Amino acid sequence: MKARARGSPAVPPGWRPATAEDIATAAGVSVASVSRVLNNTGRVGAATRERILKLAAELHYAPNAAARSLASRRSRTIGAVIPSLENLNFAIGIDRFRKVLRQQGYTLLLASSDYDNDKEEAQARAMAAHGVDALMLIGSSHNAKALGFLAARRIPVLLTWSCRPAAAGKPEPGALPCIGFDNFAAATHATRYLLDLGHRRLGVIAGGTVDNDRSAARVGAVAAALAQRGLPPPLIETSPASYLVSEGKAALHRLMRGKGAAAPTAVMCMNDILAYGALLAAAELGLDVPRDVSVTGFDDLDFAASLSPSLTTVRIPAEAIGNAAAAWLVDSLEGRQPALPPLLVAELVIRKSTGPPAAA
Amino acid sequence: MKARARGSPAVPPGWRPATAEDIATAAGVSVASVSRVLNNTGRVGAATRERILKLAAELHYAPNAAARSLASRRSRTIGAVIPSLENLNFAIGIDRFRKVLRQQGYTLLLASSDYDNDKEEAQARAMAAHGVDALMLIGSSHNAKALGFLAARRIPVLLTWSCRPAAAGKPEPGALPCIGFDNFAAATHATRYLLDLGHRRLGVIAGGTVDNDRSAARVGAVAAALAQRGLPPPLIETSPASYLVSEGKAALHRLMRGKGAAAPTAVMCMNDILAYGALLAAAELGLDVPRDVSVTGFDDLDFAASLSPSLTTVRIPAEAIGNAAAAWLVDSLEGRQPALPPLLVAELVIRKSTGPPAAA
DNA sequence: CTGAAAGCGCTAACAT
DNA sequence: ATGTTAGCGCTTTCAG
Repeated sequence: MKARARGSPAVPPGWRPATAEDIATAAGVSVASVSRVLNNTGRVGAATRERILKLAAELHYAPNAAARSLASRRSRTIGAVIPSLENLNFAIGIDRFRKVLRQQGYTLLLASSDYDNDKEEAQARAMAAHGVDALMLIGSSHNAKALGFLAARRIPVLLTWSCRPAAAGKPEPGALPCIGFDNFAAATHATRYLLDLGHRRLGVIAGGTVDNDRSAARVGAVAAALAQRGLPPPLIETSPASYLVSEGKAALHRLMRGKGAAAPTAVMCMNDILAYGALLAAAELGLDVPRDVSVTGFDDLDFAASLSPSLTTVRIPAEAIGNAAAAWLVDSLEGRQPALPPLLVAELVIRKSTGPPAAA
Repeated sequence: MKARARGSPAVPPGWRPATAEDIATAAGVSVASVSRVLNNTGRVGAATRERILKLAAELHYAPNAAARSLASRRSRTIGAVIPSLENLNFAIGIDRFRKVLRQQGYTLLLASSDYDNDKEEAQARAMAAHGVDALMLIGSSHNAKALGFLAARRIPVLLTWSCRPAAAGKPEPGALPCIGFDNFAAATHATRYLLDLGHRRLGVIAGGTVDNDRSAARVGAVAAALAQRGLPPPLIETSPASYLVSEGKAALHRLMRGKGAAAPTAVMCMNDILAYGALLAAAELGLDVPRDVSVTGFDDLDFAASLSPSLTTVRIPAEAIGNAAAAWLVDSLEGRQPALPPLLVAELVIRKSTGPPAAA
């Protein structure tokens, strides 16, 4: 069916969208009744209800969102500002978020911050001006000004993705609600797995950690796990551009270059893209994975299982987060006072890119 | 800086966003003047203008979007419905689109259709109800009902991504404006390149082509180019789930299995993810790329250059499309009657995954 | 150049 | 159970 600008016979030329008043007039009732029926609020006789519903359908009635917002002081619109759409994991989570929202009659306003808290604040203000009923933010590190502003405007905020254990389930008073998983715990788990395999010298490849508490928590967890066992701190390579395989590649080269026996026997990458780059670099260096060096990722993107060797990585519950966040926010806005779900789990998926160090 | 729900001293507890009337009162003028100043419409004395602007800043005034829309019958909101956010190329294009829009004071309403024109129609209607001033759609194949509806509601529609040559630059009367590139031409170019290398038996791995004119055009172009030189038609493998490397992998296996000397010497994949899968499958089959089989992709995603062998692919101007589409739409809504840019170019990027067939 | 006034289409008391 | 009546905050004639 080809595109065409005109020609549908369904609608006369000088057409104006039907209003609630049109329906009221046609049905011989008041706009109040129309509003009641269409919003399922207040009692209305079964007969008139039928009539109104029928007319609404016939006239292709769709409520004017602006008028509705203005009168009700609710926009049925929810904002989300995420670091970047180019991170597939966020894209997947947001897609679920939007779908659940729409099923409940809400619309998503989306913005991205490029991993910059100041931009995030600007976006949050723009969303406030657009009258969002609530806002979803990624992570737990945000500008105090932004949060203060949102609180003052009484705009509910839900943090997602990364939670400290205490913030999920039942947040301590004064803290913002959060739905997500514990990045620190997940990275700790992965680190211990490597340590239990016999590794002693670990390398870390991370994206920026500045306005990124997820990444910061993960890197911190590795260091902490190592320290706890009295091992030397990890060799850390960070690069601001976190989602380029070329960055992962370059970082592994830096990590191994001229280190000789001091080179790490395992390298933990803070996302799968970087891990992929690392795998590529290992091949270039003639290093066998996992014999010469083990590599882990984070995210479990589609391709992780297909790499060779297949990638050991931490699976992030992006869809679950999107679903739960949308559901909770809507329930919350509708006054149902939903309980915050417990911390979600990020599961370590063990595949072929990790093994005991050759020397062990 | 840690999250906290309260505590910013900047805003008193029982605070209500400032309205135009607040400013008017404070400045000792009427709301009409305030509106005029804030919208740069109608003449206002320099002195009062100053005063109003100053007050607006002090009171952190932000116009109420709903009221503005209701009164002006323009929402300064633009909708976009794309097939899927999980396609990185769309994510990149949309991100640019949104950024340009925001710079111009417009807000993006985003939805996805899962490559299903009926869902697209539903989303378009939802956007209409939300009062979008214009709508951006991907590709040139859409439900007539949806298009008719949009035309009846006088909602300007801009097609993007894929254009037939005639639709860009200056569309023929009655056709919708389009900003994008010519998929048919791009695929034709890639096919001829392979043919010139000496290939005679081509394979094609494509995602779904049902509500996807981009994919359909590409596949059609391959067949046409082959026919034009009197060669046998391509072996085509399509799979509905187009963005999984596992699909690409399976498809290449099907393409080569038991074909012997009749197996294609070159396989064209309609996106880089599928191409990546194909490369993986080739390795599994012990096939050398490009000696035993050449592989091409489409998109030129970040990783394409890093694969081994690096991938020959068609670079899609996603960012340029996003930029141009937003700019044109805004100019158009503001009555500036912008000219439609000429067809954009999708460039063939030749790398190492293609070469002459072994037999040649 | 500026103010007054009339809505935009809908919701939400308050009546009946 | 249904109608009446006010606005929501802003833009926009139309006067002055």
